[in-house]
Amino acid sequence: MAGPRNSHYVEDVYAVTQSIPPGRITTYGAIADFLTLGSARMVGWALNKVTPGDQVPAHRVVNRKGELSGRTHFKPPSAMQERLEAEGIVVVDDKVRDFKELFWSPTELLP
DNA sequence: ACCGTGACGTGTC
DNA sequence: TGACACGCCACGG
Repeated sequence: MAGPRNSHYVEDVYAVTQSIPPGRITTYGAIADFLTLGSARMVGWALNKVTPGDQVPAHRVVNRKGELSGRTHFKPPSAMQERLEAEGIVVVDDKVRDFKELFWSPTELLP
């Protein structure tokens, strides 16, 4: 089903990301599934365009293993880990500890 | 239009 | 586990 690709998917990715509670994290794939984008890469692509003024907590999005795969795109690169730690999340070797317990699913937005 | 490039993920070996 | 191939899809050259 599929419907044509939502032409506003970038805004949707921002909206979902802004819904992630502080101290929690989700994945590129979870957001892609929720928005039926068909490709998790599109989530990373969209988040790559985030600017500070957008107020989008992109640091709360990690890959399926809980790794900070997007860290190199922050300024400075250490900012992603620092922001997570500021929210109480422990990062070890570029990976979120207790990833499974801290995972937040966008489906929680549904009624 | 073709091709390479990714903040990705699943399946297989 | 871990490496790798492959599918995915928007974008730029």
